[in-house]
Amino acid sequence: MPELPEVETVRRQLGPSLIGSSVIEAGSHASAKFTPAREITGSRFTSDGRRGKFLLFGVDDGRELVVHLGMTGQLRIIDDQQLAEREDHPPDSAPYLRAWWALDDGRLLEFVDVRRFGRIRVVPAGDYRSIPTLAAAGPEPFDTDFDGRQFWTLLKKSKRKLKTQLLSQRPVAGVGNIYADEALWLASINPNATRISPQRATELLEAIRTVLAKGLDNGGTTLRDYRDAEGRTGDNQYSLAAYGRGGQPCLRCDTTLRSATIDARTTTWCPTCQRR
DNA sequence: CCAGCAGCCTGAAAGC
DNA sequence: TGCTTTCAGGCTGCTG
Repeated sequence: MPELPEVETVRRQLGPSLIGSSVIEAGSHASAKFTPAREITGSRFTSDGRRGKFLLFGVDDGRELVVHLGMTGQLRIIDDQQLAEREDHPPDSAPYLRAWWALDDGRLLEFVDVRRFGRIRVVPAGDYRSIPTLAAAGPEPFDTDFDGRQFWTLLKKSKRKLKTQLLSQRPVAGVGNIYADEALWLASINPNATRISPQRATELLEAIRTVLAKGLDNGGTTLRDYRDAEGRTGDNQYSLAAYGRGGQPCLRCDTTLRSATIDARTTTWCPTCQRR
């Protein structure tokens, strides 16, 4: 599922080439999750950004297109050549296409999402009151002003399990199930723990930065559906130490990794080096 | 305000 | 073989 490294990869590929282009026509699936896509017809893209797992595209009338990829969402640009190969088909013919924007330079921006967990909104720029998780999102993990002490302060506000807290996006933005398990493993912290020292919080933040940076370097994690803006898979799935490795040996101590459901998500950790 | 949880979705994999 | 059940999970919105 797309988390910060996957979403950031898409932004880097898509953002720069989108800026300056105008939407001349748009369409969407009938679900209210996607119909807002049509609201930027006639607008020109002026900026690209990301907050946590949300993509943010500014347009020239002071509004912002907010896209969340959900679990299986793919955002991609179809160029003139690729469109020509589709000439026998209407613009909305791609399988699982949920939204599309025809650009004034002939390209087509497409949002494809098999499971429809993704979401598209148009809001006044910076006004995220209608998107609760975005409005309440914690600091960006790579923000240079964000340190372990601040992370610890945010974690201290809740008595919930650390795994649950990471998934909530509140202490830090952009971490999902895969990178949460990876970071907790790397920092040797038990996902069920509810309290953490300032020192350990600093180590956890460092581990989060490490696993996210590695995911970015590897072009994201493709378990099944993730593709970047050019349709390619990532390579980070071959570098995972914890996620999806339940029943297999810990890469640090050889203990069999344990899996359990925490907060309705499969969580994998080493019962030896991530002892409570 | 926060915690807990159902619901949203569909293809793949597992179970029978 | 073929049908049925289970599983994957980020976020929203409701309830307590």
